[in-house]
Amino acid sequence: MRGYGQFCPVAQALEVIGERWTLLVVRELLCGSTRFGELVRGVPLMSRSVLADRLRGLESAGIIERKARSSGRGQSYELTQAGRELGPIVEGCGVWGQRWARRKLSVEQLDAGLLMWDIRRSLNHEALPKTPTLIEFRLRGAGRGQSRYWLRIEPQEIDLCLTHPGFEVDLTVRASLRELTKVWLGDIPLTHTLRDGSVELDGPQRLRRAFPKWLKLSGFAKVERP
Amino acid sequence: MRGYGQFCPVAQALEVIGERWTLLVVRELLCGSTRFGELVRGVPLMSRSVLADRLRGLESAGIIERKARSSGRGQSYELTQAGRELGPIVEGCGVWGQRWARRKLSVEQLDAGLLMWDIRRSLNHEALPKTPTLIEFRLRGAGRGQSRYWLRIEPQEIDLCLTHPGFEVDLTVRASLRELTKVWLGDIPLTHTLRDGSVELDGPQRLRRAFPKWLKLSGFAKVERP
DNA sequence: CAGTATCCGATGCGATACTG
DNA sequence: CAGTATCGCATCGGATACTG
Repeated sequence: MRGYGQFCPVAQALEVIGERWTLLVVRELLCGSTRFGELVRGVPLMSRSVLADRLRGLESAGIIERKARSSGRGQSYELTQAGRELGPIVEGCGVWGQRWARRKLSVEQLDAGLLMWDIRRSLNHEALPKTPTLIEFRLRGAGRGQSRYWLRIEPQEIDLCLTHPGFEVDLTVRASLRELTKVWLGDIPLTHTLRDGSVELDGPQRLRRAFPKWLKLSGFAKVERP
Repeated sequence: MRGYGQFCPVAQALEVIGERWTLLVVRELLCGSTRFGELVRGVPLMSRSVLADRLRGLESAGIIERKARSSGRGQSYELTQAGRELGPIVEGCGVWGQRWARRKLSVEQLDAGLLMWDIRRSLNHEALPKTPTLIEFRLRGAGRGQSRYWLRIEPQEIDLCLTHPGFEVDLTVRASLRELTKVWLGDIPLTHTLRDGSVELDGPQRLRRAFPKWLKLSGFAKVERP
């Protein structure tokens, strides 16, 4: 039996959004992802077939619409009004999770690619350097092939690169993946890690000074802990 | 693989509360149920073994505490602070469900026992008669053995009876299960159904007049529809 | 790249029976 | 009443391969 067989609106909502993975897909869409590949990247452990299945479910529930993309192949997935109104629920889950579900940050939870993607997504554009700048991240304790990332900052574009783009690095950020994740989540203040050296910056003072300005943390970093 | 393997607080919350049935159990607890049997009644299609399993999960997640009950056997399940803070999420699901997930009210969703239990639970105590009163509900279209209920109203106690308590009925409420459910959910105004006769009251004018006062509807009945 | 189709193993969960 | 133990099937979902 699929559903809950209840007329209660809570049960009816959960029949639609309560399935495994579904709300994480919605979270990705709320964060701005629109393409299949972006969703795969944002929810790495979900298989593509399950993602396709969930997208069908979300569409038939009226939460997303597929639209043909003007450029390139494939579709664009966009939240409908019903989908956007799931925002407060996702937000509520995040706040609750930050307060009550963060007992341990296990090794399996750490994911350099995800962290860098989050960082890239939420950069404070106003504070970024106005001239082309290359920033390298070196992460200790990340899996093989996951320890180096480059943020290529151009006036109108920001790229996260997995291979060295070729030109000169202006600022290097060194940290353990675990520490940087904790900073991102608001568990440790960035200023603290800069002072004790667990996050090191290497480059001209101008960029070192600006770094804390353009690195925005997780939207839940400031949630008050119990 | 059990979890989502992500450090994102949303994912971490969903690892705990995202499992099938779990949030419905929390909803019941938020509504005031504390005993195993009450939970079984509130979530009828969930098997007892799964309920026991979910209760273990909720306990180890710090969302509920089991306490020995002073009177009688068995335990009492009570929400912790973490559990009570799930209120906004459950509420959010209900609101969203009321707005977007109520396409059809299928026959399987109708459940006279659940509806009567909800009605009993949310009666407006102030407006109830101060003298002992017996109210009979006769529901058309309910399954066998589900078509008659009695609310026994005493100054300090309200009982929902499945068999006639033996003494005289003061007010009879006749309606189809579907109509009464729609009224409960806010889909039709009660006044409307009283006027067109789809909900009939039989008894002294005093009680007929008071009926709409003490019948409180679902907490989501007044949610604005899109 | 953006998915779809198929397969098969794990497990979730409902049914039933049992206990104090 | 308040659960627990066991079993067996359905389905979920991950892996792999395939298509336009």
